Amino acid sequence: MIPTDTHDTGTCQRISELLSRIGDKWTLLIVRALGQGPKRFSALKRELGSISQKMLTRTLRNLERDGFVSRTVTPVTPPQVEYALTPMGLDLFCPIAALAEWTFAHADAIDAARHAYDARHPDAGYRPA
Amino acid sequence: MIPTDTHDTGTCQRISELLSRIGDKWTLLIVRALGQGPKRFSALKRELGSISQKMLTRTLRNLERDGFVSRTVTPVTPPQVEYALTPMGLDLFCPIAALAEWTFAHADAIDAARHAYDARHPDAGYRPA
DNA sequence: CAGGATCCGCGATGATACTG
DNA sequence: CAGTATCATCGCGGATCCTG
Repeated sequence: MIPTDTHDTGTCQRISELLSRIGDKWTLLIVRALGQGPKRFSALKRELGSISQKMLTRTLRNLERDGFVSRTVTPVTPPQVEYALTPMGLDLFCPIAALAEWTFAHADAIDAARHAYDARHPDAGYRPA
Repeated sequence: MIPTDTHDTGTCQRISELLSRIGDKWTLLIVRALGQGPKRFSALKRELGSISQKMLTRTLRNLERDGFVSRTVTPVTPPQVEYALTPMGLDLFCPIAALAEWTFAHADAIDAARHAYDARHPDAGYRPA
């Protein structure tokens, strides 16, 4: 049973909001890259490979706005911008790491559940109606 | 510093996938409702209020496929379908609860970071370019 | 180098109508 | 009651071109 009193609707939506941000296509990969230390824009882009410049910029902006990543501009030519995790950004990844471990530990069970479900519902290969 | 070796790109994407599911608009609210005990389709719909039938159905299907929720049909007229958390579904919400607590504890800091950012960037009220 | 501006496809979500 | 089917909308993410 899950304690409802500590999870009112408003709090729940707030958590959903954070999870949506963290769960988007690039955030985790970017944070993981920055977890190794501060990096410049093009270094991140190179490391992530397939990310578009737009999404890298947008994702970094969102992380910066929420206070998870810092952005340091050195005014020279050519420009130089370094991104780094803030203490809060680093701190967030304790609970995230716990979730990651859970995911890793249960990946097989989830796969099994999916295959079982798909076997029970042969009608038209899985499409999230 | 975040340990990179336990977070290769593939694992990271897998975690992102789970976070996306959990972080979508309705999943957490539905799971929270089911955390109080098994419930029928319309009971869930009534409790969530603003959700559409389509999204309730789809979200429940996804949760069922991943093995987090069970679906029990009693063949009578009118039909009767009960949804409940599986043991794995309940188990998942240990790490989720940890994340929830973190979010709750840092909500103010995040708000402050956002306001500070928006103040630093007055140009055209915030839009995630 | 580090973006900003623009156009586009697609999937998520929602609203409405219908059914066993 | 518990869905399915259809149509419309909206934002994500990608691709491309341009600039200080």
